[in-house]
Amino acid sequence: MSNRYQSEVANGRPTMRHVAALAGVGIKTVSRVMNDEPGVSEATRRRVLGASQQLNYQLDMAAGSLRRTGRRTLSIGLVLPSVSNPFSGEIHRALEDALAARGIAVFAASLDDDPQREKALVAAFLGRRVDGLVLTPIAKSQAYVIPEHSRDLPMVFIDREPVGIEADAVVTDNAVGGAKAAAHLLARGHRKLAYLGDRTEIQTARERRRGFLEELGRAGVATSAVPVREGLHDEESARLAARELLASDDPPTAIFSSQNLITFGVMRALKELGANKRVALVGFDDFTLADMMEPGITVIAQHPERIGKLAAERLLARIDGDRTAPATYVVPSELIARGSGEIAPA
Amino acid sequence: MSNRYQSEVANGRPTMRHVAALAGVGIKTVSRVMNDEPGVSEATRRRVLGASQQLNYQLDMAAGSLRRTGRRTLSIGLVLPSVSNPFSGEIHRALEDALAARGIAVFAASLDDDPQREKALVAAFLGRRVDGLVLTPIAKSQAYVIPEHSRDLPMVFIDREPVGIEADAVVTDNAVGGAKAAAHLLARGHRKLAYLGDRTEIQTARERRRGFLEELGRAGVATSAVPVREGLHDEESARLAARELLASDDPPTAIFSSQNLITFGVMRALKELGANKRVALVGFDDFTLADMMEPGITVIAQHPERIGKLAAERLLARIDGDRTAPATYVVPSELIARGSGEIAPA
DNA sequence: GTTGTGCCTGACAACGATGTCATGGAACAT
DNA sequence: ATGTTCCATGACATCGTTGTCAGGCACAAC
Repeated sequence: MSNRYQSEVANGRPTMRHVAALAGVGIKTVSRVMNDEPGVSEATRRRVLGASQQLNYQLDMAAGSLRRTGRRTLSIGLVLPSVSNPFSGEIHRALEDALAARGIAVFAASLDDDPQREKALVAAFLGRRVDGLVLTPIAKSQAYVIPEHSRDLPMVFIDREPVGIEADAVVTDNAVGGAKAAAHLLARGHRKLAYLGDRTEIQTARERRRGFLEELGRAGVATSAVPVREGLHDEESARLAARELLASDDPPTAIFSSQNLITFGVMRALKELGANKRVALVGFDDFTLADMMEPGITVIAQHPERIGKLAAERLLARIDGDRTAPATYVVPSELIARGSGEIAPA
Repeated sequence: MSNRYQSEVANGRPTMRHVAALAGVGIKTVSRVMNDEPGVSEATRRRVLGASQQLNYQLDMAAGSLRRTGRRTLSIGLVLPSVSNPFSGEIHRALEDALAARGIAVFAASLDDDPQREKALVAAFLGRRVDGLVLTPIAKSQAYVIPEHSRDLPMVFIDREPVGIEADAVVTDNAVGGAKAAAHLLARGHRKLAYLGDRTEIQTARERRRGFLEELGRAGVATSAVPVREGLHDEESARLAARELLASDDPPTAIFSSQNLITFGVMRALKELGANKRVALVGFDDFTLADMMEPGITVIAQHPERIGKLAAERLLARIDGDRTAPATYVVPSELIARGSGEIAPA
């Protein structure tokens, strides 16, 4: 054998040595060809390419990034409430599209409202040496990532702003959205409004409530008299809360629900009581078939695709060395009128 | 300095050498502690743990897997139609849950019906040396992964069976589901049924149509006279096809739609024509709020969470060395009656 | 006192690639 | 003919870790 290296590819994957042996060149030359580096004659390049195809060779990124300057792995970590949540799915998709253009792959994982999991997932991604992180924070504080962040690990928070650390964030204008809902209902003449919301630990829920109530206050509605039902975490609890509210002595003529599942619960309660065409409803978050309901459901829509895209842009900028001060980017919400929010009080 | 190694952690991440230096031990001992290997005294273990926490050290999985026997990276690749598609999201979530227990992270990516992208994504994952792949095939043939598969890379196909390669697959009983829809409508007395379906290149769409038509044939309905509208790829085209069908001389009294978006289009057409309580409808795929429609929509539901779970189990079994012959696993669909499918012919 | 048996421990090579640098030859100038 | 420059190329160290193996120490047995 004239080959400098063992040429058998026993069973495992071929390595650069195998390709080099077959092409009759040194491994560094193979490396040059595989990475499109200059300084290889056309004839050699072709021989190497031929050998690599014949062996079905594929570059090992992990091994490469070990030595490469900057140590890029071309992968990032994405921590979402749940990958099965449509809102998260849209964000994920937008991120993927923006990053795929740069050859960056995405590790995605679900939090499930568990602060412990947040830390575990971050650790798991750090151990895989991702080039950056996009996180939906849920833990009380994100101070635990300060060491990594100060080591220049790019990091962008989405949906909620982080606590205990200064970092980029991309969020919806939740308070403004809540205020829009209030203004919209007030404009139809409603004075007896109610708020149904998620658990108060959730920052976005608090913001939506604040915006809603402040707008009512500005309009001269006594906010202390506005029924506020919180701590609702699923459709069923929202349905029950709505039923109770509507059965009271002085029921509201309009309801603002702070989130998808809560909106569903309210819709169900209204339908059960035959009040769906009588009581106004504005829900935060858009959803499929909202226009097919009877009446169509008026919503404050978020723009997950814009959030994802913006988060990707910020992350890439940081990866590319942007050292400007961290900032929070706000994506405006949008009121979509479909009928339920345009019902006037009796 | 009494340290054997340089102890400064300049700017980058600390490595085992830094921890070893601080703890006053060899790097191999640090490795033992970090990997919970036996053969380290309690006192040493504590010293190492202390040093690693002080430096905020984290094991580099990529570097480790380079040398580790078996070369496990504890990550897998998941190729889906789109991460923003709720059906895919459910599968993703079920997979994640099953794999997280083993510390396996998931790279997820979207195909977007692009056969080229399928190959590119697989290549991208292979380059990252994933321990396995879960794929929704879209390309005409999956023969291109044969080299990897025969090198023992675990691989499970979901939703559709692969072509040109023998590998595990987890699919819904599409034909049976189509037949169930037909039987359900026939039992209500319908004889004039119509089929609205997706593009015929899609295997699952063909299966659903086949099951539907075969069942009609068994019941003595002249299948050649059954209107079949195919190649529908979105809500709008389905809506138009349904309108056209319903406006014909001899309109169907029942419709079977082969997929989510098509069902939405049909629902819209029926509502526009005021026929939603007169014409029966059974749709393939369940969806949120189906029970809130007027009438509720009867569907043949798939079980994405079971598909995901089963795919994860098969993948883990292969990763653990299962060498039995590849098989196709079928997850049964389920008819959920909600009203639209129980409408009798006029 | 010698030998054996464990248990801890660390030196060293190796994993598959890339960065650095030296080398050899062709092409060109003198 | 000699010196200079440039290009293509490969030897070698190295990235951060794990596998192998040998050494050292304590303790028990002879």
